[in-house]
Formats: sequence, structure tokens, C-alpha cells
Amino acid sequence: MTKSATRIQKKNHAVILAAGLQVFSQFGFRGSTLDQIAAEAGLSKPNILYYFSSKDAIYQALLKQLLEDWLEPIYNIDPDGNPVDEIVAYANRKLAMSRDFPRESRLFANEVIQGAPRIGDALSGELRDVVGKIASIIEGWVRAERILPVNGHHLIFSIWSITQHYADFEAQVRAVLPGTDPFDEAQIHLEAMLRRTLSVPNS
Amino acid sequence: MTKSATRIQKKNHAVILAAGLQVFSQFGFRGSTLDQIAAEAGLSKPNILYYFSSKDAIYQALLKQLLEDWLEPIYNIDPDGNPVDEIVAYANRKLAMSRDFPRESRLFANEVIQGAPRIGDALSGELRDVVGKIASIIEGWVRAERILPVNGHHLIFSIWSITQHYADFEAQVRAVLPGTDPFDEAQIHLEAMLRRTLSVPNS
DNA sequence: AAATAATTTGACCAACTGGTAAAACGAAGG
DNA sequence: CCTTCGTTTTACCAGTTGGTCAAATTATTT
Repeated sequence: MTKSATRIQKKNHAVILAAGLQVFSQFGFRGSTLDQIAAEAGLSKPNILYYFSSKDAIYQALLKQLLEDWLEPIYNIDPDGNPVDEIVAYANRKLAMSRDFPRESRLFANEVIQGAPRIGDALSGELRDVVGKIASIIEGWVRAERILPVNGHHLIFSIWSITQHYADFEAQVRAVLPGTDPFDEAQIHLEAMLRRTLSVPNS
Repeated sequence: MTKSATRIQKKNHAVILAAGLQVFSQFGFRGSTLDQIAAEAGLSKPNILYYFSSKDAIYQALLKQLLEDWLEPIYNIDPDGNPVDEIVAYANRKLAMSRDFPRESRLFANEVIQGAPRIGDALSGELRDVVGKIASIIEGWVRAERILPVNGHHLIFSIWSITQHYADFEAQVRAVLPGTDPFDEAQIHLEAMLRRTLSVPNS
């Protein structure tokens, strides 16, 4: 019997989440204020609390929506495809997400760095399961000698860390490489690194 | 004519910095409070402000001290050594720092993720110079065909991101790999990845 | 247009924030 | 013992924080 949301509700709901993403990704949960989010959203603070019951509720809604989008590219890994190409393609999708959704990446990074106090359950639940499954596929490829020996979990960590680095540490990357868009070079570098790490030499 | 610091001054100075590291690395600058730092240090808040003029001063002192330690291992790269071994050894030193000083890593990560508002100058100054120098060495090795073609800057980014990942995203790593110490496996994985990426096949 | 429901606002609050001032305390030398 | 200097505490402040509430405003229905 839930009433369908009004047009205004839908709009403001989205506006608030967008503002929350902008602010939370920059300052983390404790460093962000409702006033900042309200200003960013162009609404008054009490009006924001009319749509979300608390600051925490906004943050939780963002994290929940985020985790799904975040894990999605991993489902596109095809166990029956060419192993190296599948892994390279996954890395490229992940790198593109860092390019196109850096704030989402930073929101997640802020949360995890601070010990994942509000998302720890999801990490040791859904995330752990998904990673375990992909790691199994990778190590199946290793046993079949279709790629060189590699630790599945740590390979995934490597791909995540490298790709997310360009979003999370954007300030550092830009300071070191001023004036250039790093993503094209990063893609070339990462693909070369993965192919050399994984490809079985045609003996 | 600066009076040499008292024994008590030295001790409390260090105690406050240690407490600041603990708190700032967990909550970032804006998310941390002087009361938290005071509690962690076992001192009263005004007493803390007797040794540091402000919350900001504690943070700045930490960052300054940190950046030196952080860049130090990179100076040990020997341009005349074996290229692959030099890079692997550097990566191992960096990984050991993530294992032994995870809070320092997270403090730095928090600062950079939030746009490096208080350390941006150092990034585009000293950091950029050092990275440029090492990248030149790496690409010199490439030109001499002592390692396979690789982008120096992005190789360094890769090493940084992978090694720091185990400190910064410790909560995620532990959630995915519960009960195990990830660093031994990480070291093996990273070394294999680097050797395959860089070693010239003995044709 | 009147009635009703949804939305927005202004005024407000208690708790907390970084920081201050002055008094009290402590140790060391005279 | 007394003074002096370094240290610590108590009391306090103005500004900010997340959040509440009732009134005012706007949309929607009848």
C-alpha cells in the first residue's frame, strides 16, 4: 500500500542524493554537514530532512545504490571467454568507471579507509562472495594452464587498486602529471601489465 | 636562541602527534575533533593547545613529518643496479611500509582523496620532482632495452596503488580474506607481476 | 472556489566544536 | 621556605552541528 512517489518527491530525492554524493565524496561522512548538502541541493536544511530522516539516511542510501553499480562490471566476466581478454576487458571497464564516476569511487574509498563502519557487513557478505567466485574462475584458468600462475584474490585487488587510484588519488595524479589526461596512458599501461602477467608464452 | 625543549615537552609533543595520527588517519581532518585527540593522548584539550597552537598545527606537523618518511624508500633506487631487481626491491619496501605504518598511509590517503587541500603544494613540488626523476631512470632502462617498454609514471602509480591498497583498504581486504595475513601473498603476487611486466625474455 | 494534502520555511534547541583566560599546580634552584 | 618557571586544570565562549516543530505556502482534488 505504499503510495507512489510524487513527481516532486522523485525529483528532490534525486537532487538530494546527487548533492550528498558531491559533499560526502569530498569530506567523508563526519566531515560533511547537512548545511553543505542543503546548499548544494538548493534546498533548506529542514526541507532535506523532510525527504530523508537523517544525515545518516542519505549516506546509507548512497552507499546502497553505489555498491550495486560498483560490483556490476564483475558480473560480465565470462568464464568461457578468452581468459586474458576477459580480465583485460574487466580492468578496462573498471578504469572507465574511475574516469566517469570518480566521486562514487571516492565516496567508497572514504568509507573503507575509515574502517567501513557503515558498510562492513556488505563487504564481508556480498562483496566477499562475488570476489571469491571470480577468484575461483581465475584460478580455474590457472589450473587449465590458460594463464600463468597467479593468485586470484590479489590479482583482483591489483586491478581494483590501480584503476581506483586514478579516481581516488586524482589530486596526486594531476599534481604529478599536470595538463594531461592520464586515462589513455593508464589504459595502455594497465593492459600491457596484465597481458604480460597472464599470457602464456606460445612455446 | 630557541630554548631546548624540556623532557616533558618532548614527551607530550610526541604523545600528541601519536594521538593525532591515530585519530586523523581514522576520520580525516574535518571528521576529527580535539576532544578525540585529547582523549587518545590522555591529556586535557587546553593542555593539547598548550603544545600545539591549533588543531591545524597538529595536522600540518604530522603531514610534514610523514611526507619525508613516505618518499624516502624511493631514494634507494640505484640507477646502476639491476633494473628489475631495483624496482622489485622498491615495491617490497613500499609494501612493508603499508604493513608497518598503515595509519600513516591512511592519513595520507584521506588527505589526497579529499583533494589534498593542505598538501597540494608539496604534491606538485617535491613529490612531482622525485617521481619525474625516477620515471626518467625507468625510461632510461627502457631505452637501453634492459626492461620491456613501460610508462615510468604509470608504473610508479601502479606500485603505489597496489602497495597502499593493503593499508588504505585494509577493512575491505580483511573482509574478503578473513583470518589470513595478506601481506606474504601480496608480496609474492606483486613481485611476479612486476617481473613478468618488466623482464626482457632471454631470447 | 473550497477543501485537502503535500511541500517549504523560519524560529528554535541541546549538544558539540575549536579555542581562550586565568587561576592553580608542580618541580627546581636560591 | 620562597620564588620562578613550566605545566595543567577549571570555567568559559561564540559559532556550528544535526535535528525538531508549528506555521506558512503551494499543489492537487473535489
